[in-house]
Amino acid sequence: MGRTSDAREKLLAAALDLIWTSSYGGVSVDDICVRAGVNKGSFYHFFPSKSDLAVAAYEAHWQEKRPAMDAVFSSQNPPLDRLIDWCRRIQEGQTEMHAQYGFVVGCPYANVGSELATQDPKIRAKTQEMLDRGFRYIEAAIADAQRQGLIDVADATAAAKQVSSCVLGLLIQAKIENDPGLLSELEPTMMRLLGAKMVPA
Amino acid sequence: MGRTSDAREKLLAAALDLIWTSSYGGVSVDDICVRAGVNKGSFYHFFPSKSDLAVAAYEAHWQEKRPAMDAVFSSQNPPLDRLIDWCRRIQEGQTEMHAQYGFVVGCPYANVGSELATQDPKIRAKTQEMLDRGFRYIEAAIADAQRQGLIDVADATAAAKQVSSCVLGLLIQAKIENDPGLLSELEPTMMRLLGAKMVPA
DNA sequence: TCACCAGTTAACCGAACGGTCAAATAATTC
DNA sequence: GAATTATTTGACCGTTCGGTTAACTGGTGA
Repeated sequence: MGRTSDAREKLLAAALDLIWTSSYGGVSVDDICVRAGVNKGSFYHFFPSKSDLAVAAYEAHWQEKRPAMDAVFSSQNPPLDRLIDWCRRIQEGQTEMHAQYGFVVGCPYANVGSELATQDPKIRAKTQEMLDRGFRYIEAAIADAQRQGLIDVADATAAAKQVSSCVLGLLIQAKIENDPGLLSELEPTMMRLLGAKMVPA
Repeated sequence: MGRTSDAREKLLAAALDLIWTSSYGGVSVDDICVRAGVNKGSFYHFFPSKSDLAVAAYEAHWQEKRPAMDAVFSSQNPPLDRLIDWCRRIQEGQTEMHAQYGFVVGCPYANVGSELATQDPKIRAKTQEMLDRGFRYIEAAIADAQRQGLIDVADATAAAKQVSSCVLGLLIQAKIENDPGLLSELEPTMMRLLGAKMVPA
């Protein structure tokens, strides 16, 4: 039935890349098309609107990152190791992008979510959903750590909420100061919030 | 020397209001002019560009809020009371704006900072400066609390950095979920980070 | 082989964008 | 009251915005 194309995938990748390193409002449909090497007509063949593309791009990004997240947060791994490993990966990823683009780019979901939360209900809801997916990993890890007596928290869900907010906050701070070094505070902040029992180095 | 005018102040107020409840990219110079009841020619009589207006608007907002911050963080007040009072005010302010606009609007500085950090160096630097001003209040309060043995932290500056990041993170989270109720976690998160000694209710 | 149809192309749309300008106006100073 | 000058006015500029359209192309399935 008709011809096939990878234009859709190229548009998703271009959109993620450009919006992540700039902002939703700072990137035009034309910019995305040029980067993807696709005509605007094709853009609107695959996506009804710019915001629909953004939503699809974030969904695609998640699907790509999901296996790595599943591995990091595998229940085979000790719960605190999962969290520490995750912190390390965030720091490495941001440091790498900082080297590549000259900027700390922060969390792609939170970036657009914060920008458009009061303007585009669909994007706001999608952002919330994306962040919630990450939250569930954290929550499970913290609940496991709690069960194993590794940390000192009363309510695992509440603690997970605090932890995820702090990670978001540190990413924003690092972006605004454009300093990936701030992200070395990720792990200590998290451990402090969890009242983690100290492990001798 | 020529006539006087309050157009500048009206533009500053309109810009703050519109950008805070929407976003920098989501508000046009025309929008701001209409809200302020000022012609576009007058806009460019007072400000060389849209981004210069934004910077001036945030500076004006700070100057307006500064007396209240000085009062809250007065060294006459017990250090932890300062922080707790501040949390309460943030929560109240966001709840009020949520009732008025239908949205959790978050921190005005962090909002634009996060949106434009990778695009506009002047705004990025200004945002960093604004957040640093708030940081100094927190840092002083935490240092005082530490001296008085009210909390359990090794490095007051590092702890202040963690606290300010977490506040930022909770505000973003509340904005994305559009739920001011999340901000009730402000105080407990902060106290936990500081290892505050429990005070019997 | 050929009909079908997903995908491509590039010109085009009206609206909105940030910003400019020269002339008109009114408040202040002397 | 005249000279000065900060402010106001609203038309105007070229560009870019998100999105549309209709004709065209070529791979696929029958």
